[in-house]
Amino acid sequence: MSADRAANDIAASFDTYLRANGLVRTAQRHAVVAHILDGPPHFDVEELVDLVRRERAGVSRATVYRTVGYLEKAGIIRKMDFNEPHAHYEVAARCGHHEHLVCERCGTIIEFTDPLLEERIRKTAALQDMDMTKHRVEIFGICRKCREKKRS
Amino acid sequence: MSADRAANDIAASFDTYLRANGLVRTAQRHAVVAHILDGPPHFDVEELVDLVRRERAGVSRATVYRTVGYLEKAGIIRKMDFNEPHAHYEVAARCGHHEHLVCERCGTIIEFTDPLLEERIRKTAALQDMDMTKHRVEIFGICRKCREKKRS
DNA sequence: ATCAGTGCAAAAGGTTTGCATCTGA
DNA sequence: TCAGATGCAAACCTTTTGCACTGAT
Repeated sequence: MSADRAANDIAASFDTYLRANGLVRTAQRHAVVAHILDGPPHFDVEELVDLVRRERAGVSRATVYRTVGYLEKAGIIRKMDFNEPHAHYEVAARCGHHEHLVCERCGTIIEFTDPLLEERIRKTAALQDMDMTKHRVEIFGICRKCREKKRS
Repeated sequence: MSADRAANDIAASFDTYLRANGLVRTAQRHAVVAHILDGPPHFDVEELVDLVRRERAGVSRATVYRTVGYLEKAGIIRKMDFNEPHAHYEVAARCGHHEHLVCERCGTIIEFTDPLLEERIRKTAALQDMDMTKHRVEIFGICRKCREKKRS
């Protein structure tokens, strides 16, 4: 299926990144990438460590952190900030570019895209004479479910 | 002048917040607020500690952190994320709501507002049936100065 | 064989907390 | 007076790093 195809492409592009930077393709790095690609759309490092260790005990936190760092530099994942002490990541290639709504009560994350909003952002960067490398839109609030819960 | 006026208003609103929450207006808290209001538009806690201590030695980091926490809850300052390990803050009431452009090379922060962008964000929240409490737009890139520097 | 990668544990950096003491209302 | 605030230092949590050992090419 196409999901596997995309995952393969991503894994391959990481291999390319590694080779291009004189880095080595190790079993640990492969395991980390595999678990990211077939895990949930958003993750943090601790979850990833658990996930990887479930199948291959003894992978060190340090290696996971280091691999995540490379994946970020390679542009394969991107770091997000949800106002928590630890970083969250998502697979950049998955579903293309999008922004986030975060429920402050239950932590649910809703993704959305909005071409008009994107255009405004591009325009703003251009106006300020800035070469945009990336951007981020986060909307915080209370989702409907939580509003209803409160009522009861 | 009007800046002093605004600062007084903010200080007063913090006093109100304190009273409303059964908290006490201490000299330390006053010093922290005063320095925020007459310091730079963006700051981090470490800078604030230095600033406060310059005039009143021995104010503890803990107290500054605690006070900053209250100021955030009171809605007087807001936390920002510039992809650095420590938090940055800005005075919410100053200049009204705005978003940020951050140069990844020199760290310069440019503020901007865009009503169309704000409207898009409001619409999105409404569409997803979310009661928006706050939002954030950050654009990262390379500013013109840094682009020119690179050339030389 | 070589040089990068790994695991471990320690260090680091930002932030929070427990507790004895002090203080504003 | 006395709940709440402070200062100090220790604790915490996430992330990074030094180093001896392991492993890929």
